[in-house]
Amino acid sequence: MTQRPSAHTLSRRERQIMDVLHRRERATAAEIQAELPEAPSYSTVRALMRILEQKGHVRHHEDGPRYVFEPVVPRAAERKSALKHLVRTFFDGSITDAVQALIDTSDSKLSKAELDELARRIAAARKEGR
Amino acid sequence: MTQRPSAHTLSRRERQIMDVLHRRERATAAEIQAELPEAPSYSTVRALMRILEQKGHVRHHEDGPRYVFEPVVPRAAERKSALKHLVRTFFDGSITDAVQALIDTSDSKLSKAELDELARRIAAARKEGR
DNA sequence: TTGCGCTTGCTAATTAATTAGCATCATGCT
DNA sequence: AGCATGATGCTAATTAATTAGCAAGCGCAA
Repeated sequence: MTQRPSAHTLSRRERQIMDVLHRRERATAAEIQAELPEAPSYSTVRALMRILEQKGHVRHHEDGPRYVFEPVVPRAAERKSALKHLVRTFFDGSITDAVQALIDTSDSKLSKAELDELARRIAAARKEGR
Repeated sequence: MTQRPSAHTLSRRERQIMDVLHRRERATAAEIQAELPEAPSYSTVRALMRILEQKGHVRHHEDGPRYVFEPVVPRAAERKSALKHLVRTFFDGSITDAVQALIDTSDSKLSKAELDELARRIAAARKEGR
């Protein structure tokens, strides 16, 4: 297993599938098919799942007659590296800039309550941090 | 050109190249090659650039003897949709959760000054928002 | 029990992506 | 002027990815 399960080595379809899996945490082949853009045949999806499993990106357990797939790398870990990559790619590594963008890029502007919540969390971070 | 330049239709190498371009804003083929993982030959990179250009993801201008490439979609726009996709995929659409993760996932913990700055920006958003 | 519906595994073929070689052209130095 | 350097465009070949068909097994309903 010299395979590092990095997002950057995934092919187009594989990445689309991993996106679905990360979004839903777990899914059957049929559910994945339903969410894929330009969805291929069910048979194709299953073939891809087998490949992803063989590459170590995905595992499954059986739920009655069918397979339920899930990412090997847990959501929290994957999300962390996704954020890191995004900050590096689009914000020159500046976390504050990324937060700023999150705040005012939102289609649905953040509500006052949400902003309050954020302020609270930042205060908490400030307190514990240093 | 019924081609929508979405990140989700890019192949593996194409995506890697677009990442470099978004990070650097603009780059020559040689510079891109230098930053690609498992870098292929220079000739290969140029072939890919031609494809990306033909697909409408990239354009170039000449700088003396060489081409300087840049993304067609400007950084600010691309970053916006990248954030949106990430929030949807990993945070169930919750912007505040994403911000939270940014704050405490940072390898280099945010400094007090940075937290202050964030608090200030949030206050500003709160004021203008509503 | 027997058959229907839905599943899986395997396999093979097509299509897309990736790769590098080669000829050519411009630039700038000697 | 002539030549070396380093760029481009084009082309062709290999490798990877994507696709779907088909045989077979399991469980549930009639």
